[in-house]
Amino acid sequence: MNLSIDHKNPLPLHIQAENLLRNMIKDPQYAGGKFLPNEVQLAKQLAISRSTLRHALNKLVYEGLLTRKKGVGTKVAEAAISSKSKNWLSFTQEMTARGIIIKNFELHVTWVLPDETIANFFEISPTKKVLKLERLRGKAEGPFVYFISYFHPRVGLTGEEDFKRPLYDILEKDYMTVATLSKEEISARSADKFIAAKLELEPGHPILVRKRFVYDQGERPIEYNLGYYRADSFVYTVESRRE
Amino acid sequence: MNLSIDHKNPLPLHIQAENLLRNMIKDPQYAGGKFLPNEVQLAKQLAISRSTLRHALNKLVYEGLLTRKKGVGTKVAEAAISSKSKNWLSFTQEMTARGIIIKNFELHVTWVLPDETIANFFEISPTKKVLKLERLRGKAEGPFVYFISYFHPRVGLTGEEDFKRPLYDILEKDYMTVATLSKEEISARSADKFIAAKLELEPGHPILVRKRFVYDQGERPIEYNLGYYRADSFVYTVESRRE
DNA sequence: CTGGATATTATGTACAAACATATAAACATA
DNA sequence: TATGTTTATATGTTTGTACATAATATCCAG
Repeated sequence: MNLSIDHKNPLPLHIQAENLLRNMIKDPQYAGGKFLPNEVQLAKQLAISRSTLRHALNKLVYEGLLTRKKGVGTKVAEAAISSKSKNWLSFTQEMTARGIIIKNFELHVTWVLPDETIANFFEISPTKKVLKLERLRGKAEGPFVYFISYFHPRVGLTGEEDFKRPLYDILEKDYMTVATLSKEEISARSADKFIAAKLELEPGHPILVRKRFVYDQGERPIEYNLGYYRADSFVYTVESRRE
Repeated sequence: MNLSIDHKNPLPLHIQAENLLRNMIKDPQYAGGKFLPNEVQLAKQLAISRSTLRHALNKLVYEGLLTRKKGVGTKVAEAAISSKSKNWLSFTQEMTARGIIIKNFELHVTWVLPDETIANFFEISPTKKVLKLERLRGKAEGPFVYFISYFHPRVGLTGEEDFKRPLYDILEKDYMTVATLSKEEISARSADKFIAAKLELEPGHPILVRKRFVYDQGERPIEYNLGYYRADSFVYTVESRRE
C-alpha cells in the first residue's frame, strides 16, 4: 500500500489522502488515542493543500472513524465496537474500518427445518429445509458475538461456499442477490448456558440480542439473522432525523 | 423559517445554507425531480461563495437527500422522501399508538451539576447547573422504564413546567425548541440495586439501556436522555435501507 | 439524414490566503 | 492560593481563483 501521495496518479488527491489516512490510523500509535499531526503540518507532510486534506479528513469524521476538537486536534474515535445503521457496512467491513481484526472461532453450516418464525418470515413450508450458518466471531482476545443466519432457499446457496469471505460479497457477486432493506430488533436478556459457554461468560450475564430481517431489492425476504453480543463489548448506535 | 441567508447571524453560513436547502428541496417543484439552480448561480443567489454552498450541498448529498451528476446538475434523490421521519414519535405518542396507556409512577425535577459526559456533550462548564428530570413510567401493572433527562440551559426550562404534558410539546410550543436530530446508543447490562428497585425486579436481571443525544435544528445539543428498560418488556426496532 | 467533431454547461478537484474561535498552558495579579 | 489574562496552537469558516472532466447539445461534412 502506498505511504505517500502521488501527484501523477490520476486518482484524486483527496481520495489518495483518505486511503492513506485509513492506513495511518490503524497504527497502534494513533489507534491508541494519540493525536494526529495538526492539519497544517500534515498537509505539508503529504504535500497537499490544507483544503484537500480536510476534504479527506471530513469523510473519515463523517464515518465516525475520527473525532476533531477545535483548538485541540484530531484523533481516532473511541474504538468501541458498535453498529451504525446508516452506512450499511457489513460486519467485517465495519470492524476493519475501525482497525479491529475479526477472528472466526467457529463456523458451522447445516441444513435444518425452519421453525415457525422463520417459515413465516420466508413464507415457505416448514417442511422445506433451509441453510443455517453459525459463526462465533470476535477479536484475538476472545469471541464477542455468536451469529446464526438462515437463508431463503431462493438465494441458491449450496453450503459449499467459502464463508470466510464477506457474506454480502458472496451474495452479490455469486448469487446476484443484493441485501437492500433490513429490519432489526434489539433486546436484552441474560445468557443461557449455551450462549454463555460460546461467549465465555457466566450464565446469567446480560447479552444484547439483535434479530435481523433482511430483504432484497424486491423486498423479498432473504436472510434471518440472530446475533448474541457480549454486553460489555457492544453498543448499537442509531441516528435519526426529522424534517 | 428564514428564506435567505443572513451574514450578521452568528450561525455559520454553510449551516444556514444547509437549513435553507433542506426547506427548498421540500418544495414539490424540486421534490418532483427538477434540478436545483446550478452551483454558481445558486451561490450568487444566496450571496455566498461556491465553496460554502458546496459545503452545505455535500452534507445533504452524504445524507442521501440530494444526488449530483457531473456536467448535469443536482436534484433531490429519488427515494429520499420516503421512510425517514418515521421514527420520530414521542414515547407517549408511540405507546398510545400501540394502545398502551402510560402511567407516571414517579416524577422528580432537580438542578444538578453535569458530569463529564454531559458537560462535554452540552459544551458547557461543569460548574453550570442543568435541569434533571427523572421519571418512572410504565403500564398499570407496573413500571417498565426509568428515564433520566438532562436539559441544556439554553433551552430555558425553569423546572416549573407541567411534565405530564408530552415533553416535545413543551419544548416546541413553550420554548421554541425543535428536536430535530437524535443519536442513540443501545446497550445491555444487568440492573444495579437502584434501578432494580425502581423497575421492581431482582438486581442482576438484564436491562436495556438507551442513551439518547438530542439536537435542535442548528445541530446544537439540547437534551441528554437515559432510559433503563426492563428487558422483558421492551424491544428496540430499526429499519434501514440502502439505495 | 447520419456520424463525428466541437462547444457549452455543470460538477469535480485543487490551491492559497485570511480571519474566527475554542482550548489549554503559561503567566501575572490580587 | 485562587483567579484572571495573555499567548500559542489547532480546528472552523469563508472567499477567490483556476483548471479538469463528464454529459449534453450543436453543427458540419459526407
